[in-house]
Amino acid sequence: MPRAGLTPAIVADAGAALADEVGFAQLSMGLVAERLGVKTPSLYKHVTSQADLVHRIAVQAANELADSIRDATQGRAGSEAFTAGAQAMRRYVKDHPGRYAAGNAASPAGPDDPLTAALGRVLASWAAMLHGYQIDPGQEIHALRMLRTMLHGFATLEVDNGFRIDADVEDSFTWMIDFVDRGLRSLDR
Amino acid sequence: MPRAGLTPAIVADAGAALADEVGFAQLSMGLVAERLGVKTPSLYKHVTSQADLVHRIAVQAANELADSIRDATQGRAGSEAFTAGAQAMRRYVKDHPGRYAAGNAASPAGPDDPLTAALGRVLASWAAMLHGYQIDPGQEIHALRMLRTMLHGFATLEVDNGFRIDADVEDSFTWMIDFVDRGLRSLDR
DNA sequence: GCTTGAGGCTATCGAGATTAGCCAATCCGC
DNA sequence: GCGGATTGGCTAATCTCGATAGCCTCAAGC
Repeated sequence: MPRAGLTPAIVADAGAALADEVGFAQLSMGLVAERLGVKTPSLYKHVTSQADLVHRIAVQAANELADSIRDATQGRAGSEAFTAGAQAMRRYVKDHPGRYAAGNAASPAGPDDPLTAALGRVLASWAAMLHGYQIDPGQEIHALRMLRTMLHGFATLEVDNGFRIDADVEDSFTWMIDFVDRGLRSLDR
Repeated sequence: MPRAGLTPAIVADAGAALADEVGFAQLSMGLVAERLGVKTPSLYKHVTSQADLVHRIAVQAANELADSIRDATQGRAGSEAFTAGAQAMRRYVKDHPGRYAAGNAASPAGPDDPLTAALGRVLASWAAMLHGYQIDPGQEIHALRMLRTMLHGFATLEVDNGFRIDADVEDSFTWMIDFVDRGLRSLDR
């Protein structure tokens, strides 16, 4: 029996791809094994458990998301950076719903956990979206949480098919981003 | 062996209580059975499947949530109704995280599904929170979706322990509600 | 008190995660 | 190249949990 040449990273990649394809809830060790042309128990030579696999997918997702937002806001500032970053986040979640769900299912285990660093990068990319608004330092944390709340809330609702009315969801998103942008701009004085 | 005198409603109640206690993800048929002093297979005389149980919990949760918001906004209007409704929703989710999670896990099966009606009540109670703002009809759906996005996003993040920085989450919530209130008030013209 | 159906139970199945233990493939120093 | 050590596959088996089958009794109505 020839070896498949797996590594933890390869297993995580396959898991991430499958999560996007079949949905995070349907992800199973058996499915990942099948995708890799291997029997289920073999995966445990590279990954300690399903939770470990999910955790690795989460790290990957957080880094990819942070990269997406960084690329989108590159060279932009203020409202432009804000809208571009928001659209990038939404696009990422729509393109990779399973990965994003994995990211929400995992929690960082401590300061040395790579997930901690990856989530920190995402948080920093959101903070960067707010830089142009000259927000009073005392309100910065609130604005950041609001931003996170909206982006996360919209993403999860859209992915779960939560918007049932047939009005264009795209319009609603841009309307919401515009609403927040105006509010943030009228914050300084 | 004396009969336990179960009904679908009693099973759903036990499931809802357990979901809040141990977390929705930990909810199992065995746990519900144990709580009711019965063996697992007996539950299937009252509930067709675990999905059915979750669905019933979801209906209950949606109705309770709609009631909470209705009670909180009773006799109030405009900003006051808005903030009271938002606080009521947050309170409900904090008090009943498992039920709320069940509500998000289930989807209505059709127009006759009681869940459809219950979710409609929730939607209506959110819409009522916006009544005082004289929103342009063309923007109403967007404002409603934004409201839902924020309330849902905040609730899920808070329940999942998503806010790690130690600033007061309560403050962030009222700040966000205030932010939206001001934005909505400056919408009309 | 008899019948009958609902509601409880035991036994069992099947899926899916995980572990144990075997054995071949690769790698490393010689 | 060669031989051992290690790595990475495999089969077999365990455990948990949802779900089904089929039995058997309780209790309501005649």
